[in-house]
Amino acid sequence: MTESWKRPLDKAYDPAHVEEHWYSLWNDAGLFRADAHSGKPPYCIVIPPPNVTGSLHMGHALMLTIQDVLIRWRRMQGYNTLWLPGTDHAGIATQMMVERELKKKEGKDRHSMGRAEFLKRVWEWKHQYGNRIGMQTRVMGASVDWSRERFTMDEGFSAAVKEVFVRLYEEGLIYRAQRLINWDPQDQTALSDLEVDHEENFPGELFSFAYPLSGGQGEIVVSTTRPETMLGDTAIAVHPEDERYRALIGKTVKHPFVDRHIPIIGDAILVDPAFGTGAVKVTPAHDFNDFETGQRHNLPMITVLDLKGRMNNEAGEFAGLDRFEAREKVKARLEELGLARGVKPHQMAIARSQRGGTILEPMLSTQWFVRAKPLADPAIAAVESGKTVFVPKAWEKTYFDWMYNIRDWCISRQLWWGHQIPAWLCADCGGVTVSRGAPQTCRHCGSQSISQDPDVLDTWFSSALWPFATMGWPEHTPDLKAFYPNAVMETGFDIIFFWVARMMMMGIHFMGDVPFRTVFLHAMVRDAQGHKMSKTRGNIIDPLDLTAKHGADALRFTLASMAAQGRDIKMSEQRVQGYRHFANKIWQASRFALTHLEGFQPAERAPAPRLFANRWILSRAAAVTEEANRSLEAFDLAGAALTIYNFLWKEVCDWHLELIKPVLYSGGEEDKRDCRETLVTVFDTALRLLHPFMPFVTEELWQHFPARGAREQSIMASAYPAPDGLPRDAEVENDMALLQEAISALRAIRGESNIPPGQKLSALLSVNTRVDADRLRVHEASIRALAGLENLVTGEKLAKPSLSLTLIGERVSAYVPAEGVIDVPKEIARLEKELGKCARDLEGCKRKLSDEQFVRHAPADVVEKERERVTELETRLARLEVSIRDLKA
RNA sequence: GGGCGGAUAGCUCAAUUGGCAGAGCACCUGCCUUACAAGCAGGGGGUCACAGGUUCGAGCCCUGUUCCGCCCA
Repeated sequence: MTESWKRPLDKAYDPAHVEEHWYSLWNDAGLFRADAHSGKPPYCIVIPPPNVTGSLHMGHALMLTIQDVLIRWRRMQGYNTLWLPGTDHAGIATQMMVERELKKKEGKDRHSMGRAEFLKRVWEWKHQYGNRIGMQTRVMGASVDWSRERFTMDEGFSAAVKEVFVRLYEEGLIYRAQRLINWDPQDQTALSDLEVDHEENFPGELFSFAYPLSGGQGEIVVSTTRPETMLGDTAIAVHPEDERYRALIGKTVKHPFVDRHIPIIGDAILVDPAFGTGAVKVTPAHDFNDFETGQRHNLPMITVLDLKGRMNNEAGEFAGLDRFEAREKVKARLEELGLARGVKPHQMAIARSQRGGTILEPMLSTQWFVRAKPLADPAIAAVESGKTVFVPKAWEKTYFDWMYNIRDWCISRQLWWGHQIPAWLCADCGGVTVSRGAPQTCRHCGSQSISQDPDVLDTWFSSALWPFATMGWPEHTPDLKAFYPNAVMETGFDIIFFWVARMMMMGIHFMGDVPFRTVFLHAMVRDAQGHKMSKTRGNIIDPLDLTAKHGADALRFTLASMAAQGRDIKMSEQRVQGYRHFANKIWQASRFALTHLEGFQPAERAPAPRLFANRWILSRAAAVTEEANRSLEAFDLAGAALTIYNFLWKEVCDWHLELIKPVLYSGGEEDKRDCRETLVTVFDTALRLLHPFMPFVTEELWQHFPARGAREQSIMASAYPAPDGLPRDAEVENDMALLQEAISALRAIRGESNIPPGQKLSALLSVNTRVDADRLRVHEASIRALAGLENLVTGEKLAKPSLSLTLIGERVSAYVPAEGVIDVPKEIARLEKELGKCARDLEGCKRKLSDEQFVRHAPADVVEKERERVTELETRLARLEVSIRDLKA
């Protein structure tokens, strides 16, 4: 017998008090634990690992909410769920953060302390602060399996990374080569193409200058946005068809600063004859297009920058200058030499580091690359064949476009923090030895003068292994067997290339099967104005502030409700507050129900309800259960959330509880029992439906409702409501619609005329058919109670009492005799407005029906509906006319 | 330059298969009604971005245009 988790219920809903209570109880009870040996069907999501340096931002909160909703729902449905948490070592970010700290606190830099000592300090930092985001994950209520938490630099994970590297190398899919790569002169590391932001409209200038032809008269004028690179020019290119220059192809020009004659070449790919002067300087070592031109024409490549972005010795008199200083200096010297040929403002394209914003340099450098195409092909096929599907489907195109045009992936980084590349370079022969262990000799020449490549791997290289390396690969572990492929990969669409695509490639290559069945991509969270949240903009909404203020339940519900939107989620505190009110509403409704359930022992099996209101709400509960499950199956979290919200607030609170109040206060014992059984079923169902979205408040309340027989210790271990257990009743729902129309009509009359709710009224309700009249008669007591009436007459086609407030509805006409109180002109105006609308609608309907094309082509039920509508509108119109005439008389 | 989204009430967004344009928030009115004022009841508010086309019928399908956002080169 497990102890009860029930505790006294406060009168007021206090999210902080509710939420601090449950997380450790759940976790300690093992409710988050997956079981690798369970017979239940598996359902696994691995968390996209946040940076270990990070703290929870709105994107994480969204991700945790979506995944927790899916996981809790599936867990309650009886799946063996694994939600695996962890963090990512975030090479550059972490290294920079620790470096900054060391500098600030101890005045040291990493080079003075050495690699081993520095890494020790990074680990210390990780142990001290790396858990912050984990704690924040708990605040959100995320039901992750902490016993399986992983870190990309863990021993086991690192072994997997090394294994992958070695195997890919042995298979010829990893190679080391000199290529033009994106170089960050600030952080002094290579970056992959994906880590580069291209900026198009950077204000710059187009500077023109002349190269004098070698040994003769004449010159050729070129234009450039980057004059300093002219020191590395090894050709001038013109369009081969360009009449202006055709004769010059094959001749050379003399470089004004370095002792070099460079050829004029014809190249139709590089040169746009309409741009600038139609002649282009070619710098193969410092520009991607020029690099390819260099390949085509076998040009020498001259690097003129060092790794810090300063001019090197190749730059002659400019050596030692920073690249931007050199730009001005080169221009000035060209002026002096009389070679400058004008300058005009120009919007130039630049490349920046996504992380630091540094302007990057294309740089010739020896790096490690993954040969991507052989890995991409099966990853493309897997999505084409539907083995993995994207939700929303439209993202598949983005995935394909990138995959079809994939380029080799630069994976080496000149950092210390990360997985050091398992390759040893030979000082004697220059050969490379790749090995799982630490080799003693060079594989090529046997020399002992070998040392490990100091570079580390791109963090994304290790993240790409996340779906299987977290589960113990390359060992054949039970977890791997049970949970690979994962069910769902849920993440932001911004990392389709960085991460999703690479997991697909690695997963298929090393596991022989896709890493996940579904890729569910969510939108980006922005501020209420739609701006990206950023520190510089100062518009960051901290999810922890919101949870402190309104509760994690409210924040989760907000995020889930907005999760279905397109590409942006505009976050505003107001919305969160609204859902906090929703939590309070459930709280108050539960308190109400519980006061009427004190000491009540429900039957072990719910008996069929007898009373109308109870039959109705259970029919609605059935509908909502079906709808919520269907929405969740389709990953429509917002749809499910809205359905449950409306059920609880608009149906349970606004109608059901109000309808049964008279019974609970003064009904007979049998009827009371009927209501109590229903309350137990309705609240049990609704709370369980809501639990994945609002885990805390639902748990707190659920503990208080009496159970039918034995019950699980926690709502999160109970079964998610399934539609098959509950009956629908169309007739009851139809009756209810009539009842609601009648009551709403009377309330509208009261509201329009500002009659206080306390004032009892007499009313007359008229319906158009005998059947409706019979239906209404049954519910007279309810109508009196909910509309605040002392006298009520119902019937078929009743005559309008004179001088009464009137509302002519679709099925019900309501009259409140109000002699003396009635503002006749105002009432006439209101009715005439209604009449106008009614007449317009009627005209429209009639026009449609008189169009024989419509009658012939439209489906029969649509035509029939239109006919019914005409009848109904005609009745309403006639009644409105009578009412107006009566008032005017 | 290529591609992908989006544009519906003041704001944020819905609208199943093409068939009576909705919700929340905000606003206005009346109520402290014994679960809830974090609430209840009622109300006003629309050129579905623009122009064509298809169709009996278009917010939805097609073509074009404008604006906003994003991705890739």
